[in-house]
This record gives sequence, structure tokens and C-alpha cells, in this order.
Amino acid sequence: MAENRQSTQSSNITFGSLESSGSESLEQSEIEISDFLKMDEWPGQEELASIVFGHAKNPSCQASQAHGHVSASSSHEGDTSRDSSSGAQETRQATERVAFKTKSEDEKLDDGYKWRKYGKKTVKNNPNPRNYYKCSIDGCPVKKRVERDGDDPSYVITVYEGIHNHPSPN
DNA sequence: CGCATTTGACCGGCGC
DNA sequence: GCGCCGGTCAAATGCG
Repeated sequence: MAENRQSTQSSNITFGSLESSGSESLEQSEIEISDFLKMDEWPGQEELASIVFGHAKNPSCQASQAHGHVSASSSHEGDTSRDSSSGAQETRQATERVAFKTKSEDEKLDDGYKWRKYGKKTVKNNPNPRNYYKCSIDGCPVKKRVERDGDDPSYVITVYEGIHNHPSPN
């Protein structure tokens, strides 16, 4: 039983810290859920038709309209605003980072873009391997990281990095 | 034929 | 200084 491709109408998205419940050591839950994400029509998952995040750097990220329940708890940085005094230009790169936790059995769901797998690695926090995808479109520095939840193998954590410079082939 | 996919090895950064 | 982990690239193969 492994051919469950497509038709995986799983409408269950969960935002929040990817805390690995269970592992006391190793603290890697460092996914910032605040950036800019724009999706238009998800083949098979129109439930999350359009999810637009405000600007990054604002803990009060307000999820525009996310169907279902979305728990965006990205304000875990601390209110100290880590302002490093003394001209430290934040290492703010144009690399938007968005983490998604979707309940799906197939990670090969098409989000409207073409991705080319360029690596697979096994992390120590997860008995499952992590897949690295990159936009096949030339000019799209967008990268995607897909990993199965070690706590809930039924969940897939997808992390989008970057913004598409290309119109969705969809 | 072209492209997507797969596995391994290599490199860099960080921690201790 | 060494070890560990994560991440990326490259080459080869298979399939469409």
C-alpha cells in the first residue's frame, strides 16, 4: 500500500512551531512562520485557496483568510526584538521562509509549480528522510523542503524558501 | 531524446 | 582541533 498518489484530498493545515514533542535534547524547532505566501488554486486542495501572510518581521502576522483553523505562533522570538544595537543590519535576506504542516500521505502533491528533487537526507530528529526540492523553472531560486513528521507520519511538513520569479505553470 | 529521479560524496558551519 | 549535522552538487539511470 503505497500507491496513494493524487486524490489525497486532505484538508488539514496546521501552522505553528514544528516542535518535536518527545525529544528533549536537540532543539531545532526554528521555523519562522511569517513571510509572504501567495497561492492561487491548489489542485486538489482548494480549501486553502489563498493564504497570504503579511510582512515578515511582524509577530502579529495576520493570516489573511485561511480556511479551517490556523495556529500561527511565530512570536516565539521573544519581545526583546533582538535588536543588536550598534549597526547590526539584520541578516535579512530576501529569502522568505514558510513552513507548512499538511496532513497528507503523498508528498508529491502538485502545488502548481514544478519541482525537481535534488537531494535526500536523513535527519536525526526524524526516522524519516528529508527531501529537497528546487523549482525546475529557470530563474526561480525557490527551494522546497519536504519532510514527514516524526511524531505523526501522517503529516507532511513542507517548507518553502524563496519567492517565485516565474508565473505558475498552472 | 529529454528530463526527472536517485544515490553518494563533498563541503561548510557550528558545537564541544 | 575534531566531530557532527545539514545542505548542495554531480553523475548515472530509467521512464515518458
